Amino acid sequence: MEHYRDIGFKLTPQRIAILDFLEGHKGHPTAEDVYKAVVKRFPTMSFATVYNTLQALKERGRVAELSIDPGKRRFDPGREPHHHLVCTGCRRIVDIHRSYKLPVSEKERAGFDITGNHVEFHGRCPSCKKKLLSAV
Amino acid sequence: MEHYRDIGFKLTPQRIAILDFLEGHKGHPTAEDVYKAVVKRFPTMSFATVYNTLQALKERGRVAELSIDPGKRRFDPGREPHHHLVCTGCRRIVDIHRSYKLPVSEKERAGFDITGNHVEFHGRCPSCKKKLLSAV
DNA sequence: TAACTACATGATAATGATTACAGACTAAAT
DNA sequence: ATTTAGTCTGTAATCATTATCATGTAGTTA
Ligand SMILES: [Mn+2]
Ligand SMILES: [Mn+2]
Ligand SMILES: [Zn+2]
Ligand SMILES: [Zn+2]
Repeated sequence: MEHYRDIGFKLTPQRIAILDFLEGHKGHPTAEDVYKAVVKRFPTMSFATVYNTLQALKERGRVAELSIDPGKRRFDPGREPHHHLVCTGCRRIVDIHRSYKLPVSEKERAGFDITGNHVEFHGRCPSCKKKLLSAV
Repeated sequence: MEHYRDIGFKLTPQRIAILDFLEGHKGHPTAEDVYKAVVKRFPTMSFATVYNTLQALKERGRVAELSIDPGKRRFDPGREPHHHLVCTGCRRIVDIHRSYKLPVSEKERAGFDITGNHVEFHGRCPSCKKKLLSAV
């Protein structure tokens, strides 16, 4: 549990609380999600600390920032790179753990060095499919 | 030029100005980019109208909304679906016109119907590569 | 063409998310 | 004990976006 040593920043109670929340988290929480969860056990927790900590963790590669939800940021505690499937109806997000080797032609590459990729699949989740049907 | 008839909304001078701006646009403008460009020739243009028009165009499939830039929305006037290569240094965005058929296992699909995908490639653009080198 | 009406405009206010700030605090290090 | 570097919190400020509403007008219809 206390393998947080090697993150490379000071371990404060607030940060540990945030890390503990992220540790087992399967979803893609917003800063507010993190705050709401952590403030319960840590009533003095400030929003600023949540943002600061998420930023620090991002810089250290412990969380990834997703820009899937327009207008607010989501964070991904998943440690290995993966892709996402987003429901166009309800915006539910599902992980796709798989890696793709995607060729890009020299010309399209435009001189860039490509270091990785992230795929956002779009689709309809089962419950949104149902809603569509019953809406007829 | 005036093939805007079939968009399915009222053609006002403001909307025509916005459409004209988007027409030839190769990049991925924000609402502010659009506003700044259009207000020059149309000094009474309001930000609200830009947002409304972009929203209406999005609903009609005339522009796509990109969630590449966290914290602000970008719009893509490109008519055909395509992918993007983003510089991790300066956030420059380059189009990748190519389509990928990406398999997703039944299990990972989680009951979704998948309708499309969008790949975000990450890399370093030529000028950011130079900066890295000279920073040593 | 004139009148009508649903829809669009634009100035501004309100909201929501994020960032900036500054003083208080904490845990080493001297 | 004093210093120091880094962190925490509450709050203010900022930035992008959305909502409001009185006024204007495009497209339709008579
Ligand atoms: Mn994920
Ligand atoms: Mn594009
Ligand atoms: Zn759904
Ligand atoms: Zn660059």
